Amino acid sequence: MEIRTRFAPSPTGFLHIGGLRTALFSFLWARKNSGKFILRVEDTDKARTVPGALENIVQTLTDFGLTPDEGFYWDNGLKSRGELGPYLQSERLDIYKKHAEELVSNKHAYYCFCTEQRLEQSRKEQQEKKLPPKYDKHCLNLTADEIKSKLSSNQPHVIRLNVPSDQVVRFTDLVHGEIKVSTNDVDDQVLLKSDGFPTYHLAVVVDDHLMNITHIIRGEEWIPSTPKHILLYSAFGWESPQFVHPPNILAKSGKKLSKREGDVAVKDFLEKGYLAEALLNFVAFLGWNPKTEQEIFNLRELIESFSLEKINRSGAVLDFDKLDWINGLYIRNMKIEELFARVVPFLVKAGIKTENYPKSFLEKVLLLEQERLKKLSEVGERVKYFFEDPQYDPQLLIWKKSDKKIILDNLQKLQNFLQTLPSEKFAKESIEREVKQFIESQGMKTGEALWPLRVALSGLDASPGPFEIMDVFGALSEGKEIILKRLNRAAEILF
RNA sequence: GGCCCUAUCGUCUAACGGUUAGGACAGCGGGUUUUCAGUCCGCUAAUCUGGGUUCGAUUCCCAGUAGGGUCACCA
Repeated sequence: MEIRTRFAPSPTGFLHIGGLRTALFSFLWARKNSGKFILRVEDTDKARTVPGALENIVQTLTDFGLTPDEGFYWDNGLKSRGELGPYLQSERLDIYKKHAEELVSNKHAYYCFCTEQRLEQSRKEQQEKKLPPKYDKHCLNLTADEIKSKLSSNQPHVIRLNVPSDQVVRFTDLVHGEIKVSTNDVDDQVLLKSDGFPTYHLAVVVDDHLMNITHIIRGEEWIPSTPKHILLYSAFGWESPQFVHPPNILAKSGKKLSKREGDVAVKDFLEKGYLAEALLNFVAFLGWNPKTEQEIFNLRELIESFSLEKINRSGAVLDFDKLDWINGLYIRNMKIEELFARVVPFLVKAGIKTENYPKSFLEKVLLLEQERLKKLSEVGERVKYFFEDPQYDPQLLIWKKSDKKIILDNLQKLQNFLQTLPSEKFAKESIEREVKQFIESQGMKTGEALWPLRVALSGLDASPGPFEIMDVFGALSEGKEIILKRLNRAAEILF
C-alpha cells in the first residue's frame, strides 16, 4: 500500500517552527517510503483566517524543499495539483454536509438546536460543580416531529456526534504506544457548525479518509481529540489510519511554543539570517534523532535515516545556542559565491551600497567574516569598517600595559614604511612578510606594533588581523590610500 | 478540577536488564596567536522520589511528585 502523509495547516498565521517540524516529519516519512506527501489547507474558520498566511505557509515549505506531491505548492504563485481535491476545505462544504447527514441517519450524530446562552449556562453550572464541561445531550431527546418542524422553520442548528457511554476507545500511537480513553470523557463534539462549515474533527476525518492518508503525523496537542476521530472512523465504517504524535516543541519556559513565548514564525528566523538548510537540520532534531552521533544532515540524508520509531516521547526545548552553532557551521561550509548571494540583502539593509564596490572586494570582505558569523544579519555591523572610516577610542589603540609614546611612534613608523611599499605588495603573504620583517628590524614588540595597526584599521577591539584587513583593502585601487589615511588618523587621535 | 502525555548533565539526546551512564551545544581551562573568530586538546555536569520484579534496574511494573497538553459552533 502506498504511504501517504499530509500536512494540514490552517491559514491562521505564518508557518511556525512547530509546523515546519511536523511538515518535515510527514515529508520525510512519505519520501522514505516512496510515498506521497500532501498539503491540504484547513480553512474552516472564516473568522480567524489571516490574509497572506496561506501563501506564506506554502511558499516557506517550498523554500525548505518540502514540496508536496499533491495539494498546494508554490511555483511563482500558489498552485494546486492532485486527483483527490479540492485541497481547500472551504471548497468541500457539500462533502462534509453529506457525511454529517449520513451520520445523523445512522444515529451516530444528531441535530442540536441549543442556543449559545443555554450552552454557556450549562457549562457554568458544570464548572461550579467541578465537573468537566460536556454537552448534556439535551437535543438527543427531541422527537422526529420536533426536529422536522425546527428544521423547516430554519432554526439555527448544528450536528453533533452522538458519543456512546461506558465504552473504551483504544488506539495505538506510533510514538506513545497504546492509549485508552473512556467515552464518558468524550464530549458530543459539534461536527457541522450552524454556518454550514465543518469543525476540524469532521473535516479532518473525512478528508484524511477520502485522500487515502495512511499516517497522520501531527503535534502532541492532538492526542486528546484523537478518540473523537476514532469514533468517527468507526461511525463511518472506515479503517483508521496510523496516528503519530511527535512531542511538542517547548519554549525556554517549558511551555508549548507560541506567539506569547517569543518569535516562532519561520519567517522571523529567516529574517534574522538563519539558513533554511541549518534550520531544517536543527528542527529535525527536535524530538527525533538518528541514534548515531552524526548531527549534520541534509534533506537527502534525513530521508535516509528517518524512521517513526526514532521519534521520542518527551517535549524538546528550543535551544538557540545550538541553532546558532549549526547555523555558523553551515555558513562556514558554504561556498563563498553562495554565501555572497545570500548576504547581499543583509548588507543592503545595513546601509552598505554594494553596487559601488567590486565583487572581488566584497567577496574578500565576506571571506574574512565567514568563520565568525553565526547569523547573516550580523554581517552589516561586523564589516562596517570596510566601508566607512572608524571612530577611534584612543585607549583602545594602546596595547595592553604599553605606553602611548611607544604606540604612537610605532604607528608613525609603520605608516611611513607602508607608504614606501608598492600597492601590489598589499596582499596577504607579502604584506605580512614585509611588515613582520620591518617590525623585527626596528626592534618593536610584535604586540605593540600589530595591535595598534589592527585597531587603526578596524577601530574595533575584536576583528580579523591587520594583514587580512590590508589584504582585503588591497583589492581596491585606492586601498593603500585608505590604509595610510587610517593610520594617520589613528596617530592624530593618539597625539 | 476531569482526562491524557512526559520524566537521563543547564539544553538536545545515546545506552538487547549487566557501560567508569556515551555524544553534541553551552560553560570552564589550555595549545595555536597581535585581538576576535575558527581549529585542536582537556575539565565540570545527569538517571525525580518511594516501592516492587530480578542475581542485577536508567531500562520492566505500581504509586507519589513535578512539568506539559487538552477539555469551543478554534484548529
